[in-house]
Amino acid sequence: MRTGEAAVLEAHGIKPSAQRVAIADYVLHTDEHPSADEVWERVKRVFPMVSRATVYNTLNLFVAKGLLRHLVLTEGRLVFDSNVDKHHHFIDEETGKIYDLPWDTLEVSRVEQLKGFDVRDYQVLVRGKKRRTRGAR
Amino acid sequence: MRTGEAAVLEAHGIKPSAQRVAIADYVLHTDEHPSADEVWERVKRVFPMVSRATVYNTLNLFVAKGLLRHLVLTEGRLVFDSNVDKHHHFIDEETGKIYDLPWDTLEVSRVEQLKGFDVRDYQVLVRGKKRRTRGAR
DNA sequence: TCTAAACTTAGACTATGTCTAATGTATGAG
DNA sequence: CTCATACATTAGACATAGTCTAAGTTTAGA
Ligand SMILES: [Mn+2]
Ligand SMILES: [Mn+2]
Ligand SMILES: [Zn+2]
Ligand SMILES: [Zn+2]
Repeated sequence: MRTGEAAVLEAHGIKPSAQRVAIADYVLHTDEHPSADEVWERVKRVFPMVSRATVYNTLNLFVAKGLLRHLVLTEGRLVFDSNVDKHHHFIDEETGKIYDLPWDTLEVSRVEQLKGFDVRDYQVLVRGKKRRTRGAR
Repeated sequence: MRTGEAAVLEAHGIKPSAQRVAIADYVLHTDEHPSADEVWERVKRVFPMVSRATVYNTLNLFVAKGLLRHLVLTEGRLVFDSNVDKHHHFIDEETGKIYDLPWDTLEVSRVEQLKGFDVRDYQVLVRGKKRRTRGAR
């Protein structure tokens, strides 16, 4: 377990129970965009007694407190994103994997001038196939 | 019922049963981005005996034949879009309603130059609140 | 130590979508 | 026209994701 995880939770007004720290320890540090049940599977490895309800409750609590965002991008899965800054997403249509695209790699023009809509937020959703990166990963 | 719906289905290699024509008659002409169960509710008004399985089968068939697209935009609902041309989407966060944004109202720069990704398709997903349009609708 | 609030748990419940087995319908060969 | 066959439809079972509930456990303060 990473040290300091409890402090992060407290700083966001969350009581750091053992279960919550174990969940945070995984979900706040991954870029895998996991679903709730994937988080549950992962957390059970180090905390076998944790219940499904606690994982769902905790993830929803983290979203409410601004530690996570949830995204609806692929069929039948609500996924959680530890990157709470503005960014875009790329979905590999073969693997289903979701990749972050930093905000300034793309630029969207005229979005603030949409007539009849008050824009609160936007992102570009790109689909395709990720190229195999030589060597690494 | 609109005339000519059966011909549209046949042109796409689909046998125009009465159920399929009734489904097409609604879903190919709405801009409401309905879910499958919403299509079922609607079609039952004019075809009370239609089964849920037939509606799901038919919608999936229409997608396979290119008459519809399905979109994953909001939690727990796969919605169907009769607009199969490239376009963006606006989601009203209060009502959940989905609005089409024509392709050329927005412009995305640098999307083809993403390093390491083969882009097949993309869209901008905008969230916010739709302003009340004076008068109409 | 005692109490109350907060948290966790197992499992029931709901909603969306798929699958299956039986029944119904269209079609064309004879 | 008859009937065999393929295709379509149906009701309901099944699968999965997510929420809710009621009971038990932990925590922290008086
Ligand atoms: Mn951390
Ligand atoms: Mn038509
Ligand atoms: Zn992300
Ligand atoms: Zn659309």
